[in-house]
Formats: sequence, C-alpha cells, structure tokens
Amino acid sequence: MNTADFPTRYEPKEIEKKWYQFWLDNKFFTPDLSSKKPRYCIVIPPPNVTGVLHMGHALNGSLQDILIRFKKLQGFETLWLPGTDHASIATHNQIERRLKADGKTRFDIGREEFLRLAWDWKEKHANIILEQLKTLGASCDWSRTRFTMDEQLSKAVREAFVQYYEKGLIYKAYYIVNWCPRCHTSISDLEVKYKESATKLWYIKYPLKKSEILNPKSETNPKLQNSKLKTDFVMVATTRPETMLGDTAIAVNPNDERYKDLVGRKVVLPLANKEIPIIAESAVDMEFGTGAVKVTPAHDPVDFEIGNRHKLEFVKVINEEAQITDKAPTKYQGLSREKARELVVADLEAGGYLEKIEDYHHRVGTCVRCETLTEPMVSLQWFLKTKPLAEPAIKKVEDKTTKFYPERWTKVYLDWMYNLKDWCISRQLWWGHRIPAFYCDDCNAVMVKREDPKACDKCESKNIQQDEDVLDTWFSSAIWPFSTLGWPEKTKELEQFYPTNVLSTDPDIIFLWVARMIMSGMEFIGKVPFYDVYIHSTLQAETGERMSRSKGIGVDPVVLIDKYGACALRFTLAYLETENQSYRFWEKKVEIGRNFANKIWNAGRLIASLVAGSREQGAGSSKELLTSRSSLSLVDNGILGKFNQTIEIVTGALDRYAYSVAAQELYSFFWHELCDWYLEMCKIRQRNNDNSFAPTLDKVFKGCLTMLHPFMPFLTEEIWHKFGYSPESILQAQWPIKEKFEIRNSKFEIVESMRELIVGIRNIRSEMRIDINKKVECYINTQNKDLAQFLLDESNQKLIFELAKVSSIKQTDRRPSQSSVSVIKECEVYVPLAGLIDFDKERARIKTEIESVSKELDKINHLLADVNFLNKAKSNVIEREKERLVDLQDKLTRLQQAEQALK
RNA sequence: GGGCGAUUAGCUCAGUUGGUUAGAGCGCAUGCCUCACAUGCAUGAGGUCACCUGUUCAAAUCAGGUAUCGCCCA
Repeated sequence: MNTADFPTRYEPKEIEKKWYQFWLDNKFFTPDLSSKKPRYCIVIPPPNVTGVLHMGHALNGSLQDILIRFKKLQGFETLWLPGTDHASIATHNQIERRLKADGKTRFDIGREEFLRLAWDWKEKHANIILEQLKTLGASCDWSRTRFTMDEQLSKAVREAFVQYYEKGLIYKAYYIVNWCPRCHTSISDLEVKYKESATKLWYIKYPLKKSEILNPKSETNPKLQNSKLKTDFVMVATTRPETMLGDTAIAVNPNDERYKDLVGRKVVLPLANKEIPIIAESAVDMEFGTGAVKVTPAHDPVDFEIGNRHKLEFVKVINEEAQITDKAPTKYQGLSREKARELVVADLEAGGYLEKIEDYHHRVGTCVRCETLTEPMVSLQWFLKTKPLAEPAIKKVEDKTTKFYPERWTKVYLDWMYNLKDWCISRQLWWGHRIPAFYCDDCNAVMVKREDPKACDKCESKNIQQDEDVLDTWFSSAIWPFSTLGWPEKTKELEQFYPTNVLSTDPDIIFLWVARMIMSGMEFIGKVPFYDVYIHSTLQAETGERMSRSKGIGVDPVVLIDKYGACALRFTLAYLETENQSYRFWEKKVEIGRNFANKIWNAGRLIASLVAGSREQGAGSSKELLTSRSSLSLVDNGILGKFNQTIEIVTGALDRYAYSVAAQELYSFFWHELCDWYLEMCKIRQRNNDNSFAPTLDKVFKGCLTMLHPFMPFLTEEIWHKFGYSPESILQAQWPIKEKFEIRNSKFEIVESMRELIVGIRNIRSEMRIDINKKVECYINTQNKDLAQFLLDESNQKLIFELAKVSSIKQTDRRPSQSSVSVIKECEVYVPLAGLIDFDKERARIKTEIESVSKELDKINHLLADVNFLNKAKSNVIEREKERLVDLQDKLTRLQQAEQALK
C-alpha cells in the first residue's frame, strides 16, 4: 500500500457505501442453513411501516448489529431477521388524512379502494426505515425481510386466531373499551396515555324520590336527626357532568355512616326525570367528593363493573362520534360531548341542582396516536382471554428460561403479567388482518375458519358475511418471532433459529411486544421466543426530555450518519449505553466516536509504515509469535499482556450486554496503551533498525480491529483491506481468544517503572519550563539491579531519550547539584538543570508529593496497627497493604532527602 | 398511591460481587502544527461521591430513612 491512498483523515462516506455493497454481494448476512456452526438469531422488533428512522431505532439497530457481528466473529451461524409491521391505526390515519384533503372519508371510497391506497402507501414507505438501517451498517439478512401482512404471515395470524378460538380463548362480548372518536376504533389499554388536566369538579344534587325523603323530625335514627346533610337529596361530585344523562344509580360505600340509611332508596335523575337506585358498593372511595358517586355503567370502566355486579341498566348516551345519542332527552341529542356538558351544566344550574364547581386536577385518557380524548364506552368487541396464556409466560421468566437485562425489568414484566386483563383485539379499521369470523344472515351462526367458507355450516345458506373488523396490530407482532421464521409451516429456519437468542428493545415495548410474544411463543410452539431480553436506554435530549420528533426535540440519526459517519455514531451510542434507564444525547457527543475513528485510522496509517518491511519479508505470523514469546522484549510482552486483559474484558462485557464497558475498554486500550505508549516506542525502535516488534504489533492491531468491528464495521473493513489481511472480509475473521500465559509481575513492573520515569522527567520539564527542543541529562539512583540494567540497556535508553527528550542516562549514588528530582518506585531520577532550575518551584513540587504520600502512609499505618483489621481482613488485602507500606515508606524517605538537600 | 432510575470534577457520565491515592470524555490552564493523527501531543488544576442514621476492621459501593429530579403503572 502507499500512503497516497491512505489520507490523513478518515472520510467515511464512500467507504461505507463500498463495503455495504461488498457485504451484500458476498451474501455475508445470509446464513448457511447447512453449516455445522452453532446458531445465533435476533428477530428485529419490527418498526412501523409508515415511520422514518429515529434515534431509538439507531440505538437499537446499533446494539443488535454489534451482537450479530460479535457472534459471527465468534463462529456462530447468525441470522438477523428484519421487517416491518403494518401499524394498523397509524397507516390508516395517514390514508384518511389524504382523503380528507380531498374532502372525502373512507366510507365514500369503500373498503376495496381504501386498501388499494393503503398498499400503495406501504409500497412507497415500507423500505424507508430499512434503507436507513443499511446506512447504519445493519447486517440484516434482507433476503428474509418480512412484513406482517405478507401472505405467509397473514396465514400465520389467521392460524393463531383460529387456534385460540377453537380453544375457547377468543370470545366476542359487550364490554367497556377505550374508544377513540377520531380514529373511530376501539383501542387497548396500552394505547391510552393519561395526561394531567386542569378541569372542574361539579357538585350535583340528585333529589330523593318524594316518598323516600328523610324527615329528621320523624326519623327514629338519632344519627340522621343530627345529620348536617340535607335529607331531601344526595349530592355527588363528578368530572363529567354530561354523562349523568346515562346514570343508572348512585353508589355509596357500605361503610359510610353518612349514607347508611339511604341505601336502597331512590333518587330522581335530574334533567332526565328518571328514578335510579342508591346502592352500596365497596369500590366507592369515601374520600372522593361527597362520598356518593354517580354510576354511568356504559361510560366508565369502574361503573361498568359496578353495573355488572348490581345488574344495572347500561344506557349508552354517547356514540362513536362522541355525540349524545337518542337515549338521552331530546334537547341534548346530537350534541358533541363538549357542547352537551355546557348545556347540562347550565340546565342543572337553572334547575337548582348545581351546588358548586371546584377547580380540579385529574388525568384524562388520550389516544396515543392522535391525542384525542378517548371515550370509555360499552361496545361489542373481540377479546383474547389472557389468564391461561399468562401462566406459562410468567413461569418461564420466573424460572429464568428467559432473562431480562438489566435484571430489574423482570419485575416490571411480572407485575404487569400478574395483573393482566383480557385483551381487546378487534379494531374498527380496514387496514390490517380482517377477523376470520363469518356470520350467517339466515341462522345467525358464527364460523371462525382457516379458509373463507362458501356457505353456512349450519343451514347451508350462502348469505354469509365476514366480520368487518381487523385485528390489533400487536396481535400479529405477538407471533412475529416465529411467523417470520415460517410458522405454521415446519421450516428449517424455525427448527434452527427458534428460540431466538435475544430481543433487544426499549422499555415501552415490554408489554406491547415482549409479554405478548412470550405468551404466544409458549402457546403455539411450546418454547420461549427468546432467551434474553435486552432493554436499552431511553434517549433524552440535552434538556433531559425524551426525544420526540413531533415536538422537535432531539437529533436526526440520518443527519448524524451523513455528517460523522455510521461508525462514529454507532461507537458513540454504544459507548454511552450503560445500565442506566436513560441518557442524554446531543450532536457534540458523536465527536467521541468520530475522533476515535480518526485515531484508529491514523494508527493504521502509522502501523502500515511500521510493519511494511517485515510483512513483505513474511515475518510476523501469530504461530511464530506464540512459540517465541520468551524471546520477546519486556515491552512487547507488556502490550501482549494488556491486550490479553482487554480481550477478556471486552468479551465478557458483550456476553452480558455491557456495551459501554466493552466500548470503553477498547477505547482506552487502543488509544492510551497502544497509541500513546506502544506505537510511540515502535516508531523509535524502527528508526533504530529494530523491527522485532512487528509480529506483536501485527497481532495486537489485527485483534483490535476484529474486536472493534462490531462497533465500527466500515472503518475496520476498510483498514482490513488496506492491510491485505485474510480472510477476504473482516466479517469472516476470528474473535481473539485470551491466551494462557502470564507476565511475571516483577519483570512487568520494570516496564511500568520506565513509564513512570518518562512521565516524571516530562513533568520536571514542563514545571521548569524547559524549552521543548532542549534535551536534558538524567541520572538514576537505585539499588534495584534489574531496574538499573533495564533502564541502561541500550535500546531502552533510546526509548527514554526520545520519549522524555533526554540526551544521556547515567547511574549515580548522589544527587548532582542544581538538579530536579523525581522519585519513582525504588529509584530516584535526577535532572541537572544548571541555571534553569527554579528552587521555589522545586521545593513546592517535592512538598506536595511528600504531603500526599504522608497522608496515604498515615492511613496504611493506622490500618496495619488495627488488630481487627489484621484478624478479619482477607490475607491478600493485608499483604497488599504491607507491600504498599514498604513502597511508600521508601518513597517518602527519598522525597525527604531531596527536600533536605534543597535547604 | 405503587414501582423504577438518577443525585460522583464546571458539564455529560463510568465505577461487576465492600479493600491501592474514586476514573473517563468534554471544558479549563500551560506549552507544542514533534516526520500517524491539531478530529492531535505533552503536562497540570479540579471531587466533604445529595443528606442523615446504621452494618462492618473497612462504605461511592450494603441496609433504613430524608430531599430534589426524571420515567413507568394505577
């Protein structure tokens, strides 16, 4: 290679494009189903088909790709299966919005035409996120890209529905659901977000039925005689006065003394002029309002339950458009719920029923998709019974077959699962999987079928209709880990890659996906869908707010990739991905990755020139290196030892999803060990015609590239090729394995001492403001013969000469006059500075050091004098403290002598 | 109301089972365009680890409590 095509800066753009295409052309992302390697599989949590890439995708995509590439390098046959989900409501809304622009609704154009538009939309948008994932470097097997509404996946959805139905787990019933009047569909509990809202609390008097009015004078109950409560009415407090039109009871807590004697009596519902009972119900909170509440079973989840328990009438006074129905008095019919509230309140006031209005804060439900206030209402819907499904799904997490990382999320999952309610799975939409239920117009029979029936099973009538509704999108997501692998067919993919290894996702998804996937995995396959669940951090903007594109908070990963390169972004995201629940991220942080990428790049440039000669001579194979370890210099052994530790740390960290630990270890080893010290020494050695470092350097660099590859795939592939390494792609390289050799401590410490000596001299030079180009002499004073020998060794001297700008190293047993001193382990270093030394500064330097050493020495002396410590601490801890005592004592003595000499 | 997370250097954050003088990046100060890299190099300053009380020979780390901020669930 020549340096002409190795520019001084790493420019990612062209390089990224080139290598992504290279990987695709070689089908590196497609697993070989006939290989003997162990399998490793991740199924992507399918992004929304209408969406574009946001930082959450970029983070999760990076993390998944890191795992896939790591496992691939470790020798697994890997599959990362990509795809998108149809996002029923979101897509539906997009199409409706476009229709609205033309002044139309979906009912104007009909189901068939609507679906045609939706498919058009899907074709245009389906690939946006996936294409963006490619720019990130995602090593997905694109040949297996799936979409939840693909023919085969739709078949899987239908199979799942039919199996559930046949087992009696799916039922259709009138039940209270969350209704979004704008999306015009039911939505599940998880699709409702509660928002704090400043509203009012209206106090309304419901008069008792005439014959039941209490009269304190004639009452025999003394409590009632003394009651302050007026006894010709019951007052309730409500946040939704308009729903009173649908009230069918007043409820009080059975333990509430205030109302004890009213239970069983009747009140007259104002405005509607209807008699309703007063009932005792333990669900009523005595502290709320007056302790008496109105009960509207058709429009409130709690009231719905009360209504069922007490067999109350369900009066639906608000319809699917959020307008008042004909079940209410005529004057309110057709009004919006807001208008109805105004009128109801005005009428109550006019009628003398309104006692007071208080300011009140509470939480109102809104649709996650469109933020419209949801309307709880009774509706005929399809439900999935969750109790029998939850049991095995709970057990598999409790027995740790499936484990959460970080572990604390286990509790979040389990708490939700213990309190699981039946899942409303029908949606009044057209885009999605149409429910495979068929109704006979003639005999009302219901058929749930794998194939569309031609006639009624019971009466053979041809007048049959399919259910109009579609399934909740998450119903198909729930079977995604195996529908994508071919289920219900018994495919090779399913056999080889299920259960998958890990699902990587964000906290919101624990309920929406993870829980439901585990339930359906257990139900249909009898095995968990994944062994590990990794829950990644939530990204926040600089302000600490959650990133949100709609609110314009945060950064766009596409822009960052374009500006800094995918490797820079990926590395940065991983570097910051700790066990925390969230982290703040803004553009400047990508400089961590960009600068590191550039550092690696330039290290590559340097190493290319350093090892060029030896590589051409064919030296430096790892095998040769292994057999000749003992002949390597201490410096070479030193870097190999630290590299060995790095292998262990990085591998161990990735095995437990500790991305940040792995990234930080690679960063600090590469930059601060390899570049700052080892490469600097290699440069000097080469200038002195010593190329013996080449095999070591080659091995360490190659190993670093391999371990960096999952984090920075493009950069490492580019350098790999520049070096002409084999195999053909770094993606086929072998993850480095920790070697079984140890560096003997005493010898290794000598290298560390040399580094200390160099830093010490640099410090003196800097403090005494020695001109950068002026070389100084230095003298060492030590009893340690190995150390002296090492420092005076010709080749090591040359290292010190250049790294510390020294012209000579000599041994002495006394301090030369006018010299500055640095004390390192078992050794003093003198730098004569005739005319240059500033004695005040020198004294200050020494004094500061004496203080810090003394302070530490005090601590150790204290510790070692403590009988309890000596009795109870582990022996290795005591030993270490004793050694430190000796070392520090020695250092202190030397420093004190130096101080004396300055007086 | 319940659960979870956070509180460590000016800023953003590491710190796996308690045990060297608590680390990094950015920022700051000083000096360097030294033949890989100024997206860089060298040296340095900067921290009562939020607070209180315990457990322990030993606490940033464990237990209990308090305060402030954030997320989730009801």
